[in-house]
Amino acid sequence: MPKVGMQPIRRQQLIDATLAAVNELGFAEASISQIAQRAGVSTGIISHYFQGKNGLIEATMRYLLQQLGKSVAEIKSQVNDAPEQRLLAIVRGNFTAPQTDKAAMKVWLAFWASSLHQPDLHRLQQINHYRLHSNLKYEFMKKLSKDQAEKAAQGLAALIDGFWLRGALVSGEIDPELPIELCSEYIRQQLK
Amino acid sequence: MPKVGMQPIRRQQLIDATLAAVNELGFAEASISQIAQRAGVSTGIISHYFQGKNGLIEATMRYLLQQLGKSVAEIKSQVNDAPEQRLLAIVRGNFTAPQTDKAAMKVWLAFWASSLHQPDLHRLQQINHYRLHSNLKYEFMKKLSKDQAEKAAQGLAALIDGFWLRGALVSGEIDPELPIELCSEYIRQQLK
Amino acid sequence: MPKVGMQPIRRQQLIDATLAAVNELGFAEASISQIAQRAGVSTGIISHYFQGKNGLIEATMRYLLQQLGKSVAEIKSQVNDAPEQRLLAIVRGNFTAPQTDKAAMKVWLAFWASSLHQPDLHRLQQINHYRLHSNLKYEFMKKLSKDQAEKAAQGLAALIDGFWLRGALVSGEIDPELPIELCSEYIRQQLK
Amino acid sequence: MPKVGMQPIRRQQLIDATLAAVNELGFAEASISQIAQRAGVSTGIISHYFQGKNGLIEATMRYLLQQLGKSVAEIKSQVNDAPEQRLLAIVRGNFTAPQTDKAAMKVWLAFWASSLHQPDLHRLQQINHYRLHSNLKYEFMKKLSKDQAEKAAQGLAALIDGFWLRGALVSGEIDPELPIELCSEYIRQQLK
DNA sequence: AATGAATGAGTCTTCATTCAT
DNA sequence: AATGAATGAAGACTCATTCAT
Repeated sequence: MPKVGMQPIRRQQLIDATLAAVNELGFAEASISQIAQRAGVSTGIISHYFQGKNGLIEATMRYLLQQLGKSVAEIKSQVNDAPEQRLLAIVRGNFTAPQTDKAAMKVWLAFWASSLHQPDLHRLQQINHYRLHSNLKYEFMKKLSKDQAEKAAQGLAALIDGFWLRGALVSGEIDPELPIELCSEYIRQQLK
Repeated sequence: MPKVGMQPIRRQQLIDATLAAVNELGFAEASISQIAQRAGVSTGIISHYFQGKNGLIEATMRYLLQQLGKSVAEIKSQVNDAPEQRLLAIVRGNFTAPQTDKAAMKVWLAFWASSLHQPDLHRLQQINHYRLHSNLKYEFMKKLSKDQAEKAAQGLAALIDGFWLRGALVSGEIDPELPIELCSEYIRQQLK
Repeated sequence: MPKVGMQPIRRQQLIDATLAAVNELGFAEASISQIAQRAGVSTGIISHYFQGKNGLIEATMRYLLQQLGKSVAEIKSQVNDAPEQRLLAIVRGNFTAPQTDKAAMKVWLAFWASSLHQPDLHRLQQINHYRLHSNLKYEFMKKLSKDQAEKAAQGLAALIDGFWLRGALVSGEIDPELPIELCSEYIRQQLK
Repeated sequence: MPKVGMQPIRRQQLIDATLAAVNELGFAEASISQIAQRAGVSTGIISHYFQGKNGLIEATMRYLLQQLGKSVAEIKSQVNDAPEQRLLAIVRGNFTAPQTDKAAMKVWLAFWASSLHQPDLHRLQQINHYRLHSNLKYEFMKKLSKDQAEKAAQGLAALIDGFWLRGALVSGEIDPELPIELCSEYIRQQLK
């Protein structure tokens, strides 16, 4: 077993274990010993790599944000410049695996809730919040007035987050088709 | 000091204290000693009235649900039978104080997140979830086909919850006007 | 077993246990579980009464200071107003049980050392330090000039603390007679 | 990077780092990672050179003892055989830099306290204790009876250690002049 | 020679719960 | 009805040590 250069490996290993633990046990029960156990390492290693639990939690949320950003970017890269296409790409990016995994949704919800009382997480969450809004607004402004675009962006962002939230709270797995269809319809209505 | 009939008073006192504690400290930090302190009573009393912390939490969530139900019912009672009016009333009920208090939103979000891993809370949350959906669907079905009504209800429910979620996560206070306006527009579009 | 009014009893019980643990194990090894074990209570009770280990440590040092103050005051009350008598009383107070217990000396030394890096303890220790000096100086000034009294007080204070220190560091029990005799001689020399 | 002959360099480097860490953080907080950090090496190296933390601590105390021995020997070598001169030289040696550095005093005090519960350190400390006493007694015996010399040595040793202790505990820097003056006076009184 | 990855025991603290009064 | 004393498990974190490289 290698003894040097383990940092990136272990960090990802621990982030994955954190996601697994939060998904299985919930945020409150995701103790460092549960996380360490899932990663197959000792508890001490968490402080070694993340300077404590908070560091790991923050790194995990940052990872989720990156994944979401990648999902959206990837789908956007496959469409042309038409606003409708690009808006739909953003929607699809938000409703594509791994974003629609029950696990990921539960973790997101847990993070959102705990971000209300943890400045570090709150900052990260705000970035995500505004990124979605400004991305949508940017596209809407290609066809709508600033005022209309602002409203359309707010509405679509709410629709996306609302489907997400209801998806997270509901029991079974998520079918991303209905949200995408309804968002698509919303976009068409707004651009009309 | 009264020795009888304290039950309803103490229970409400403790529920209010729970809401205050969750709002100020977050769900994770709302310990029973913090709650008891805010209620001005001893910790032991909580078990006496609620058989433990879980009982208190569940009672608090139940109370929030009742409040929301009341809000909606009250506004609905003021409008005529026109579906558009009644749908808008439901929306308004969801965006009326105390539902749009920052405090209430934070507490709701905390409950939602923790409901994912606590069967008792989950059951309560599901009731709320489906109540909104079926109320909306019921109204939409007066004018739309079952299939269309289902979709419209899903969309409007997502829009409502999405505005709520984004309102809870954002820093400042909430202006309920924009959500109501956009929901109203959405309703008109669907009923057209 | 009584369930109310335990505070003073438990506090003293825990202070005694702290002294015992520091004496037997040393400051570094005197963990709260060791202390709780010696007091025959659970660890949680320490936070209940002292808000954490630091609170207990500080209370224990405060107790030692009170005991020392009492020892000195008691012996001083038995002598007349002659400076020589009163100075000797202060010396005797510093070398009377329980001050000369091996246990107490070890605890004192441990506190002194740790006070160098703990503001709360440092403050307490400084009080003790200056109290001895000013008490001695006050008596010397009845017969000596201010300048001479200052030096005499410094010398006698050093002699007292030096005997204490060497007593603490040496293996066997302490015979308080020699320190008292040599301090007594020192006092006579200074007052001559 | 040299691969041989590093032992004496590294050892001294680590001892210096230990003194720095104990001075800055206190004995309790002087962890090996703090020490290693100050020495600019990895933690593993400590075990390599000193077989564990205890070995490093002991070596550090041994180093301090050597320094003290050197200080005294050097000053003694500059005076003639007159007991008064030689006693004063011992006193001066004890109150010469680096012995009166605030840092050194804090480290000494920390070592003394921890020596009470660590046999290895205790042994070293005892050597120091008796060395001072016997050195003093040896000189006093040139002019006094064995009994008188014993007492004089005990008193002077206490005076020296007492000034040291009070110097260590007091806030500001130490002025070695007053201790030396008062010790000098004490010597004269005893030899009279 | 030197690193730093990894361990796991140990520390303090917090907390929900129980119970005698 | 109400208190608050007491428990003990569980939490995060620190640390000296070991070891593969």
